[in-house]
Amino acid sequence: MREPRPTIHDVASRAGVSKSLVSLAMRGSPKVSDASREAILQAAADLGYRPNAAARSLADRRSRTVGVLVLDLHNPVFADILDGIQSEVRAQGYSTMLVTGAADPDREQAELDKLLEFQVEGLILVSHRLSPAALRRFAAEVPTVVVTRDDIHGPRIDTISNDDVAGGALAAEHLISLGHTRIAHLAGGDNPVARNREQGYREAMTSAGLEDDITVIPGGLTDAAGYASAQRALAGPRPPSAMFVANDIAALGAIAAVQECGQSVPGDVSVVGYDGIALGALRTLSLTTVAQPLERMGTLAAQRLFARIERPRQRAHHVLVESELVVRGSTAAPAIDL
Amino acid sequence: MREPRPTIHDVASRAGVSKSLVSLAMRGSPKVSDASREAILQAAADLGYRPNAAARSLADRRSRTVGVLVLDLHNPVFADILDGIQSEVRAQGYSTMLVTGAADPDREQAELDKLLEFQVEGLILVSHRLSPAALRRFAAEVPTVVVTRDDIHGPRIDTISNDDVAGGALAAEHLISLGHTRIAHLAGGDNPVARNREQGYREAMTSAGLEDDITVIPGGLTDAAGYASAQRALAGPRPPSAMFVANDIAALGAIAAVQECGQSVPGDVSVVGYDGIALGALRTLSLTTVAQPLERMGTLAAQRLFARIERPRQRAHHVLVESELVVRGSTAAPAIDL
DNA sequence: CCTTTCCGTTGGAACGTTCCAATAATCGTG
DNA sequence: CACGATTATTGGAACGTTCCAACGGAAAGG
Repeated sequence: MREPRPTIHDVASRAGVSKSLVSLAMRGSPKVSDASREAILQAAADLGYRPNAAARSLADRRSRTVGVLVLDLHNPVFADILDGIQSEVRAQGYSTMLVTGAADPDREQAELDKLLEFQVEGLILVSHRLSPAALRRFAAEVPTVVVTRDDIHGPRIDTISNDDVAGGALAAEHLISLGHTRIAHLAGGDNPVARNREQGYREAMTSAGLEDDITVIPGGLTDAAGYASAQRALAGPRPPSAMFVANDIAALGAIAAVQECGQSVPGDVSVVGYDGIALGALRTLSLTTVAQPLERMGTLAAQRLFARIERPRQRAHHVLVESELVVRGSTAAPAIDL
Repeated sequence: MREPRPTIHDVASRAGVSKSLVSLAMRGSPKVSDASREAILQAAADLGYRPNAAARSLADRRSRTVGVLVLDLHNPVFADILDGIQSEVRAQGYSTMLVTGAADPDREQAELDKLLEFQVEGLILVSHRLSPAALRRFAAEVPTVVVTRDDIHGPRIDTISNDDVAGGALAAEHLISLGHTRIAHLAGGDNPVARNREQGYREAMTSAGLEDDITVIPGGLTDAAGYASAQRALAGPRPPSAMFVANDIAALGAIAAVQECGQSVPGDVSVVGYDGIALGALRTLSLTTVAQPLERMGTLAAQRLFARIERPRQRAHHVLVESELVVRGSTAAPAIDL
């Protein structure tokens, strides 16, 4: 523990060969004779030798590591996306360095700076909060893929996202087709994803001739925020019979608020979320939602990143994945109005 | 991007000083004159210089990095614990390398091997699935702290955990004190944490003279597992009026199963979980639970790790934190039996 | 005015790898 | 049986840092 770790030299002298041959053998080169290989592997095992990744990445001038920033590990959405990223990264023989931003742009920058000091070969940003300028600075230094956002463009910034405008419209149209007219949107705060979902809602309402019924309650993307804005919506003069909430976690909060008011979901109020988190499928919650292919988005992000690591100067790709409405038990036709 | 990164030499020649002085200046040494410092910082900024962490950790023979393994990012428990770890690690000026094990011991080992190659100075294992031998091997190489488990002891393995036996008893006693007798335990599968919680349940039942009512349904720690075992429990000849479920996520699944049976929580069946995840506080779910101080456990783990990095040979500490019963809306007195 | 002290600064060695050009050993082949 | 061709092996340089012993020059002390 305190004793210095065995190095390649220790292995070499124990096996009676040169350090170069050990290096070759450890990486499975075919140029090593069977006898030498066996002696080296044995010596390495005896000593408990581990190659030093720092030395390797220095000599090699590549780290075989990609950096991943996620906004918030508390939202299960990100765990799903991460699954996709990790499996693809592992398949490529790379490692992942994972950091979290906690919605604070300054700390996000600091964490990304750290990643770059570790010489990551690429960056995957899952819902960052960076300024366009900051994002472009990072992208200029290292191949970068952004997941879930596609508002900031740059010459070499790939994006993987779903069409939040279309998805928002999907949610609203579902409620409209059930016969609802007093449909409120509990918005997701000051970020492009939430703004797009709101826009989709507005467009669908307008197309259906319901522009006068458009009601947007400000809110956020956490359960507490959903709870609070639902309370506000229900307290208004003309409470909605349906709500489209900016994301699933906030929708769970909204459902809690509805039930606490003594009303039922979907009997009195229908609720639609957005994201498609696994929890929403639980019978208790049974949340109707616009589901994104989260894990696939992670996989695609990693694939694009490796493509760009391969050919850094290729033009930016913007992949749009398809989201789909998943109808469960939190939506129904409105009760008959008196 | 393709161009090689500027190094300390580039900064040195641009600022007209030696590389040694740049090294000093970048680390804020007081031995550097103001004039030199300013020139160096300016040159570094102009070039977009970033110190190379691999080179630094090689020269320094320390990485200022700790490795963290978590079992499963989908369970919000781990996000809470991680918050505690991260803030403490950051406060110490260290970085975190985070990997996930996915409940597969082989992959867990492989991920830990990777961490050691990166020369992490310590390891925090949040709910690992390693064999005692494997764990001891890692702990022999690098200071190691285990969170949530304290079953495997070793000369230098610190643990941070709650008393799962006491907590399990707490849950059962709560149900007993409400007047329940037909209390089933939905177990959490083949791991020491779940086994301890079950034991606590058994002890409490026995102390209350209810040993003949002890009913343990095998299960697991996911929502799907909780759902399935609740179904089995309810289908039995003598369905329980209350359930103590091995953890919160599984308890949510169990509640779903109860409601799907046409029964209500807590009207027909009371449910208690374990962990204290934030989601359980939502009014919809309003889950009575045995809450662990998750974030604090993370902080404590990091603190112990740094203490051991400081003095590696100190004897093992086993910190037990206090868990407390949080009574919410998922438990009530049983309906009057006919 | 010559020493001593101190301060800012410097070049070289070291860290543990990989790569490369060079060597030594083995091999057919003419 | 010498010869170029292969195969296995080697030592040294390089990667970008930090550390250390040593340096020159200025200030202070006698």
